[in-house]
Order: sequence, then C-alpha cells, then structure tokens
Amino acid sequence: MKKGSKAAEPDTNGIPSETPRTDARRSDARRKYDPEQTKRNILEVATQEFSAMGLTGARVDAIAERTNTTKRMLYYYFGSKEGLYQAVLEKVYGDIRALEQDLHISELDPVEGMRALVEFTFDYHDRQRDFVRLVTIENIHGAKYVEQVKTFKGRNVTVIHTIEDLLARGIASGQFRSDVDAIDLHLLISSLCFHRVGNRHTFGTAFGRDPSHPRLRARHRAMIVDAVLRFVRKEN
Amino acid sequence: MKKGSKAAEPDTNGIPSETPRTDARRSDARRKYDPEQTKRNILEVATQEFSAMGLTGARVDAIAERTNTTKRMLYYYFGSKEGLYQAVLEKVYGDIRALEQDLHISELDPVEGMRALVEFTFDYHDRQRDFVRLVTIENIHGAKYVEQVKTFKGRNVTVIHTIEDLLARGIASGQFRSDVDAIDLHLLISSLCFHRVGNRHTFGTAFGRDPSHPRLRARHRAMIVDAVLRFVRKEN
Amino acid sequence: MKKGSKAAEPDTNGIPSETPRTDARRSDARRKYDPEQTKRNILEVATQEFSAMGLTGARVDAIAERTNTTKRMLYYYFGSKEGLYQAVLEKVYGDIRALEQDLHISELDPVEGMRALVEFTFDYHDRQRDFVRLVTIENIHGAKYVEQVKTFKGRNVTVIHTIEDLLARGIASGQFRSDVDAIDLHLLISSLCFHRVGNRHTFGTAFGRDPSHPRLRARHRAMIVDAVLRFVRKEN
Amino acid sequence: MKKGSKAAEPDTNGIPSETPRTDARRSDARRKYDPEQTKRNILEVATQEFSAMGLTGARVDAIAERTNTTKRMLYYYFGSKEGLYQAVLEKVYGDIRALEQDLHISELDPVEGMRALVEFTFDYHDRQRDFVRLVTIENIHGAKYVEQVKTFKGRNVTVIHTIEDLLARGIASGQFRSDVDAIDLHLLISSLCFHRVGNRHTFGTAFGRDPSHPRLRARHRAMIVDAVLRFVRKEN
DNA sequence: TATGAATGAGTTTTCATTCAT
DNA sequence: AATGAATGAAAACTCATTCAT
Repeated sequence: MKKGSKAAEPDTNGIPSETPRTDARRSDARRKYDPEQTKRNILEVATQEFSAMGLTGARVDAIAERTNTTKRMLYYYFGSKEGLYQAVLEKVYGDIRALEQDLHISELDPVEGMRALVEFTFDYHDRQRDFVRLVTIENIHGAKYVEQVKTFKGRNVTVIHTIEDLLARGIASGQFRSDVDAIDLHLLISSLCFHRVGNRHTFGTAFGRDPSHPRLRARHRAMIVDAVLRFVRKEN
Repeated sequence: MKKGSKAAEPDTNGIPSETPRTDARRSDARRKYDPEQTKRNILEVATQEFSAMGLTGARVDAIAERTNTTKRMLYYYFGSKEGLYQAVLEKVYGDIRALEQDLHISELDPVEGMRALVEFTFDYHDRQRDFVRLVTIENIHGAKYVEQVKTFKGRNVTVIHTIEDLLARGIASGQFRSDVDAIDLHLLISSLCFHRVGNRHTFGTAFGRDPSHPRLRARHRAMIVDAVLRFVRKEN
Repeated sequence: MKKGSKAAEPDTNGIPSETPRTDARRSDARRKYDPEQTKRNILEVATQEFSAMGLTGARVDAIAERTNTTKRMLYYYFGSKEGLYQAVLEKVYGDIRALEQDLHISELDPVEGMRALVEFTFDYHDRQRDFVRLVTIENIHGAKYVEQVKTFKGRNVTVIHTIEDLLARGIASGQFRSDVDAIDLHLLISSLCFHRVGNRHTFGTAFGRDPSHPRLRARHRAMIVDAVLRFVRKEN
Repeated sequence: MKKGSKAAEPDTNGIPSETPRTDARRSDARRKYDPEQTKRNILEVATQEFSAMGLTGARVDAIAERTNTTKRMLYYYFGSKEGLYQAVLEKVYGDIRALEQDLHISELDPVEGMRALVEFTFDYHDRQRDFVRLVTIENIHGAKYVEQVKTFKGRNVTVIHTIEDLLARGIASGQFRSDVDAIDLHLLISSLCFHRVGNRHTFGTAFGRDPSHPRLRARHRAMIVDAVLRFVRKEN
C-alpha cells in the first residue's frame, strides 16, 4: 500500500481550524472508541507538525507521540505520511471556505468592498500561519499534493469571482480603472498579505522587526489596503 | 516516496540553475588538487539540491554523487550537512550583493531610481529561483541558519539605505509622499517580487497560469512597478 | 573538523602532564627541520591523548592537531596509530627506569628499605597518571602491545630483585617473616598504589572523596606503608 | 587493527561470561514478542562486547549481530550506543547488590566477618571480570556514565555500613585497632581484589604468571585475607 | 478498533590512512 | 623533511512502515 487515498476520507468540510470540541456525538460522552474524534485529533497534531517542519522534516513518530493514539492508527486512517499530509492540506483549505462566507462583499460599495476583501485577506494570513506555511511547503514540493485537493481550485475561483465583481462595479461607478486583471490583482493582494507572514523569520532577522508585533501589524494592514486602493483607483 | 538520488530537480522548470559556472580555474584546467575548485563545485551542486529539496529533503549522498569529489570531502570542507547548507546560504546572499553594486541608483531621478530598483528586484527574484527557494526554506526553519550568516544583515542594511535615499530625494523634489517608512516599502516591494516566484506552483495550479511565462512576467513587472510608484507618489 | 580541541584532557585534574620537556637539541636552537624534536613533540601529545582516551578512543586527527606538525609526519615516523601507541608505551616505561636508579634501596635497613620502596611506588603512581592509565588501557587490550615493548620485562625483573633482596635481608635479620613470595608482595604493593589512582573516578563518584586530594593522599600513603609493613613483619 | 565483529572476546580467558543466563521467559519459550526477553538479550550481549572492547572499541553492529534481534531494536530500547552502555553499567552494578545481601556478615564474629567480607570481595572480582573491566573502562571515561546510574551510590553506602559495623564490633571486642577509617579500608580491600583481575594481563606478561590460575588464585586469596586482618588487628 | 514491538533500507557521520605537491 | 588534500570503508543513527497480539 502506498497511497491510501481511499483512506483519506472526505474530511470534516466546513469545520473551522479551531475545532475545539465539536462534540457532535453528545449522546454518549464516554465512548471508548471514537473514530471521528481520533481522526480529528491526529489531523490537528499533524497540521502543527507539518506546518512547523515541512513534509520531509515532519516525523511520523513525532506526530504519533503528541496524539492520543498510536502510530498505527495514523496509518490505519490515512494510509501513509503523504496521505496524512494531503488530508491536512484538505482540512486547511476547507477551513478557509467557511470564513469567506461571512463577508458579503457583494453588498458593499466597490471601494469599501475592496477594503473589506484586503482586510479579510490580511487578517486571514496574519492569523492562519499554518495555512501560510503549508502553502509555502507545497510550493517547495511543486504543488503536487495540493493539486489533488478537491476544494483547492474551487476556492480560488470564488475569490476571482469576488474580485471580478468588485472591479466591474468599481469601473461602472467610475471609481476604479478599467485595465486591471482580476487574477493579477488577486496575486498582488496575496503577495502583500502572504509575504510578511511566510517570510517573517528572515525579515525579523534582517531588520530586527517582528512583523507580527501588533503595532507593526496594524501599520502593515493600513499600508496594504492603501497600496491596493491606490492601485485600482482611477486617477483623475 | 523513495525519491532516491537521481531526482533533485522538481522545480527547475526548464530554466537552468542560475549559478554561474564560475570557471575560475584559469591557469591549469586539470589540476588534481584544487581546493577552491573543489569547494566551489560542492557548493554549486549543494545549492541546487538544497533549493530543490529543502534542508531535510536534501540528501548528502545525492549532492556528493553529482560532485567531482566524494562525500568525504563535503565533510572535510563543510563539517556537516547543516554546515554545507549554511555555506550555501552565505554564497547565495553574497551573490546578490555583487549585483546590487552595479545599479548606481543614487545617480537617477527619484522616480526613475525607484523604477530601477523595483525592476532590479523583480528581475533578480525572477531569475534567482534558488535564492527565493532558499529564503523560503530558511523561513520554514525559523531563519535559524541565516542568522549565523555574517553577510546577511549587512546586505539588508544596504537596501534600506538605498530606499531611504530615494525617498528623501523624492520628498525633497515633491514627487513622493512623506509618510512612507523605508523598511515597510522594502517589504512591500519584496512581497510583490517574491511571492509570484516563491508560490508560483500553487498559483499555477489554482489559476492555470504559469507566472514565469514571458508574457505574464512582463505584465507582472509593469504592474508591480506601477503599484509601487502609485504607492509612493504624492497625490495632487 | 568540528571535533576541535575540546578533547583529550578529561583527566589532567590540574596536574600537568608529567612528560618532562626533555629539550635535548641544545646544539642548534633554530634548525628548521629537527626530526628528533618533531618525534618528541608527537610522542608527548600522543601520550596525553592515548592516556586520556584509550587506544580506540584516541583520534589520530586530534593528536595531529595539537602537534607542531601534520598528520602525515605521524605516519612518517610511527607508521600507524598502533605504532604510535606502542612508541608511547615504550617511552613511558623507559621513563620509569631512570627514576628507579636513584633509590639505592639495597643500602638501607630492610624495614626502611621496604618503606622506601612502597613510598616510591606510591609516589610514582600518584604522579604518573599517564602511566597508570596506559597500563589500564593495555589490560583492556590484553597487554598485547606492551608485550612487544623491550624495556617492559626488564623493568619488572629489577623490581622483583629489589624485593627479593629486601625480603632476604629482612628474614636474615629476623624482622620479616619467611613465607612471603616476592612477586606476590610486588602484586600487593602495586595493587595498593595503583588502584586508588586508576579507579579514582569511580571511587570519587561513589564516596564523594577525591583520592588525589593532598590530605587523603598523605593518609593513603601512610596507610599503605603501614599495611605492607604489617604484612611482611614477623609477628612475635 | 580491523577487529571486526567476530572477535569481541579477547579477554574471556577460558572462563565463560559470568552473565547469568537469566532464562526468565518461563511461560512460553518461543514467544515472538517479548520485550523483556529482547532487552535482556541485548543487554547480555552488550555487556560482553563493552567489557571486551571498551565503549569506543565496541561496535553496535557487532552487538546486534550476536543478538536475536536487529540493530534497530537496540536503538528502540536504549536510544544510543551510550544509552546501551549505561544500561549495561546499571545492570552490572545491580547484579552485585543482589549477591551482597546473602552474606549476613553482621551475624558473624568481627574477625570472621572481616574474613568473609574479604573473601566475598575477592571471589566476586575474581569471577565477575566483566564487572571489573567495566569499572576500568568507566574510569577511562572519567566515570561520567556511572554517575548517572542511580543504583551506583546506594550500593557503595551499603558496603561502607557493613565495614563500619565490623570495625565497631571489632574495636568493642578488643580485636581491632581503633584508628581505621571505613572508606579507607574499603579502598584497601578493593585495591587488593581488583588489581590482580583488572591488570592480570600486564601482570602475566611481566612475570609469566597468570593470576587467574587456580593455584595462584588460592594463594592470593589467602594472602589478601591475611594482609587485611593483619592491618585491622590490634597489636598486642 | 487499537497497540506496542519489530524492521529493512536508508542517511549522516567518522576514521585511519594515502596521495600529489 | 614536510604538507594539505583526498579517500574508501565502516560506524552510528534514523525513518516510514508493518506485524503479532
């Protein structure tokens, strides 16, 4: 057995990362064997380990140790280290989806909507370091695991639609310039929000500034919103 | 997985390793004992392997195999896998320094200088993928190796000085706004230039666009210059 | 590399290596190449390293590093690690010989002679830790190297002769009992003098007493002399 | 040198390893999964290898080879070569403890008790060569491993108590002199019993006498008892 | 469903020794 | 006589994975 992709079960789509005690089977609190709980526990630990150490750097033993179960269960449920890694990717991308629903950007004025989008993107990256690190790690591996994550492409399409809508409405209202490509803009926003999180260690070492310090974070947030708005705004 | 040692280039993407074939063994090309050449050769190969596979993913054997010497020499000169990795970081950061000297930005008009700086930064990241990957890898390891690289901090100071000079002159000439922090601006520029290279795999997977395609590259380049100039320019 | 200089002196305990700086090339102080001096230097360093680390524990590189010459010379003069080890044994046993000549025990009264012998033996072991350790190390290797040391057997014969003479004179004078075997007595004396030096680390750990502390040393010295004299004396 | 793995017993001298064949797998002799048995097996083999070759001289592969399991298990249970070595020390010191309990010296007359103690000590060292060698080896390493063995200090305290009790009773009965320190006496006894075993190879080489020959052993035993009793006895 | 023991195939590192200059 | 570079063989240690219970 190598892949174990059949084992990488349709995971808990829609359950946020913090999944503290989503104790859905509240009927019997003392059940001895709870597969779902076991799996969730493994995934949680694995997310930390993979995002902290990378795919190659992560140790199956280390994950198992911090789990409530044993290494064997890890293989039982996820088939292999790679299978587990993929399940983690799947979970992490699923987590984002849930949050995005709450934005209702389409109801906002284009400029305000753009601001809201950037701020959301900023906040999301700022908080979800595991996500940022896992994307980084994926890129080191040529994105070959994320390709198999079903929720991946869908999510990105959604974002582009949101941006396209914003741009269209902004152009229509005369607030935005008309020569901006939605995907390029998404890349621009992502760049600004991603880099300061993903590369905060080298940044910190280079300049003696920790980008996650509250004061710096606030300033960066404002700067990025500012930069994006200046970029899309129609000059008069 | 069973990567084996043959691989090591999941990310070269057609473009050959940028490491210049520093063919400095001027005098006699076939000298058997040439420590400098030996070290250079090891470093060259190691740069590729580490940037392609990460620190943990890289295999000492794989490096040695593609070298003109044996694994033993690797330890003879660099002490350990980590020592070699660090030497690679040192070299890579050193390489940038050299290039930066040729810019003479201080002689240009602020706007043109800023444009030149951004274009240089863009081109550098676009070409030096090994550098980008190694920075990414360093961040996965919390920047703990780069911290020990002496040339590291110095280099960054230089960039900041350049930016400060540009900003000061731009403010003086009334072209730039006066509320921009040099380090923040550097972060902004870096973000834009770094992200599309470092995360091009997930980007490609998500949107079916390869950011390193010539046409896209040119557009990104123009966009980034545009974004930065809009950001620093004084609104009138 | 990496090993560096931390090694090879876990046991010097403040007392400097006893190897006398036999600086015998007094003829020409500035000769560039002085084989004898080089050899002596290597031997000195090797004595420390071997006695500190054992035959297997000693590192050829470590010896070479602390030498004025290079590793190559070590092989040039001594052929191999084992050859060097044997040369060290030879030197150390040679050193003893010289000292023993000064005792003139045969001129002393039997009891005083015995006391002098024991005290000499005690002092010698107490000071010549390298010697004690090397004997210990030899025993771990089944004494197979010392067997080839020419000076070895000779030295022991001398000691036995001394003891036989003492015993004979003591018996004749009615001071010593007549049923003591010289070799056995030598073993007894050696045991008492050797053990507290050779095993002082475990002793120190076990009882929190360092047997090389001056006060303890003096008491041990007296005790051992006492024990030996009580053992050989004729009871009346 | 090239010792390889076949050797590992240059010092057994005819006498089989004293490690008792603790055949404790009572119930089922062929159980495949028996961690205790596995550990015991590894420890047994390791004791021989370490005592025969020293810590640095011992080869993990050599140990594994003579084991019923693989090298991997050795690391599974003992973590490292040093960890295994330490476990061996622990076991060996533990073994002594057990035996010492059977003596009941406190029930004997002081002189007889002293004789019994010396004879026990003699016999123990004479038989437990592995123990003697391991102590020797520990001293080469500055006792730094035994320091971490919990059972170590305790054991020594017990011996001292026994001796103190003997001395006190002997003084009270007028049989022993009153100026003997218990720890010093222990050192004296140990010296006599340890040296002829630990250094028997150099002794044999020097004098052509093997101290472990039955006849010589008996004579040594008597001599040592005699020497100790003469030392502690009150002169009248 | 769950578990601790077991493992083979790597992977890094070390070491005594020799070579070219 | 002297040197620094080079090396093959072996040694310690690690890892993802599977087995027996």
